[in-house]
Amino acid sequence: MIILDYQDRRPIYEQVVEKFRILIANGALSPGSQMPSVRQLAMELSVNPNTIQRAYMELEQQGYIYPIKGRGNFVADRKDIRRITRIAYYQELTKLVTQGRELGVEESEIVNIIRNCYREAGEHD
Amino acid sequence: MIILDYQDRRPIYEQVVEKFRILIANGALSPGSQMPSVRQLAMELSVNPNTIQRAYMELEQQGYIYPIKGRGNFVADRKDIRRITRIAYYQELTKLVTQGRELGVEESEIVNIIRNCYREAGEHD
Amino acid sequence: MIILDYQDRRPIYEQVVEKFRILIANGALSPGSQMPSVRQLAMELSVNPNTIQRAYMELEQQGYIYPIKGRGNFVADRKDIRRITRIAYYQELTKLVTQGRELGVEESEIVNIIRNCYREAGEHD
Amino acid sequence: MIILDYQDRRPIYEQVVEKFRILIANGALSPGSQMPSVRQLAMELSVNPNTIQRAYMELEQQGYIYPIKGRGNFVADRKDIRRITRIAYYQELTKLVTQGRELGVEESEIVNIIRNCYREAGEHD
DNA sequence: GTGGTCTAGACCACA
DNA sequence: GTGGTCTAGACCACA
Repeated sequence: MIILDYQDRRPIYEQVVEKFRILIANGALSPGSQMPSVRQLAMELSVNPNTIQRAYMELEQQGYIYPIKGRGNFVADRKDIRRITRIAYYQELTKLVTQGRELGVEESEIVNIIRNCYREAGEHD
Repeated sequence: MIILDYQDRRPIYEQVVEKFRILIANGALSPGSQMPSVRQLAMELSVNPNTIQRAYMELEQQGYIYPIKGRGNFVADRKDIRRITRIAYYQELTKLVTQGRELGVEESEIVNIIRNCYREAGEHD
Repeated sequence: MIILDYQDRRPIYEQVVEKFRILIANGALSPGSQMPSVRQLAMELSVNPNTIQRAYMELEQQGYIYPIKGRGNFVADRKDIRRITRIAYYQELTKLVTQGRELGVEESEIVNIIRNCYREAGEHD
Repeated sequence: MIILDYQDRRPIYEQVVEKFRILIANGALSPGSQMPSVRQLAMELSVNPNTIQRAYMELEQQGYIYPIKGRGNFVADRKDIRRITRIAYYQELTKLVTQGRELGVEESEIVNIIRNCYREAGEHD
């Protein structure tokens, strides 16, 4: 379900968070469905259960999942997911674009980069 | 000249690097001019000289400054700065846009965000 | 595993880097295997952990090792190692040969020196 | 006569030594001729006289120049120059080639690199 | 004066 | 357990 990249310099729990954010945001994990249990996922990834615990905590705080006592963790509702995803993404992008302005990068250059990303990705599909 | 944000969870040296990257990239520190000395800046920021040393090491590796033995550190040439700044920015933006795609954000939405950033900033000018 | 030469005028961390570059490049440390921990190596060499930390930072930047947060440092992949080793060696050699030209050393002399090195080494094997 | 490269990370005195080694070794400064005075050269290069003093000390130790009390420094005899140049160069090259062997670089590869250096340089002449 | 290296030792994040 | 950051302060090379 998830593959870790040990060359990645980020902490493992952060990678786990990011992978699930994507799986949840693009619908690969449907709203309301159950998340893999902490122990099971830890075993699959050969990782310390604390690490998965930490990742789930983060996902819960960000609103992607919610726990039910004694039953496990579940994917949040579609609307909530969409909302938080957009807000978080909007903030990050705004920050980076503002930074670009400070560095003297022109609007047209940035737009070009984006169009390229989408065009290239489209070709792979 | 520089203000540290102690709320910021990033290490101090990284904050210093980022501040100087902006000051250098947008021309506030002109090419060829001398950087504040390690010791002096350390005192101004009430920080250990080693921490500034580390920041300068990073800036040197990234190509923003170069040291002259026994004299101090100096801001790199205009062309070099422009080149490395663009490359770094391009990479960061590409990464974020790719992430956006994975999260299901549409191209047009992203372009809109950018246009907004520039429009708002333009109004402040 | 590693012996420091205190007569050597180079800084300790640089010696450590060089020793490991050789151990890694010639396969004495196999790709993917774990590096000695910072603290342990520091103790073995009777050196401050910061010094080893610095050496590992350098090795990481050069691509010989990569860190996994909370686990330790690991030797890079075989292909990466081969690539960076060749590039670094090529650059050093080119510099020295160019210097030889400037000093008036003839091409044939240099080639002779090399053949000698390999012949002598071959006899030892 | 000499141009310093402030981007060069080596200390200035070392650059001065290297430049003169080349000028002397390839005959641009003829044996027995007088070296520029410490003060004059320091002024020309906008450099501290101590720095030039240090460079001349080094050149003297290596045998490229010799001082005459009250008159200045002079370029050594042709034979001496040739001898010391070859010995020093031979040692450096041998070390690097040996290192190459340790890293698994083949004899033919090294010879190729050398031939390339000379061919390219020949084209510039 | 300048930066570069190093020690001794603390404290934090991550697994 | 692992590495990463930081302080306080010494000592060295270079200009």
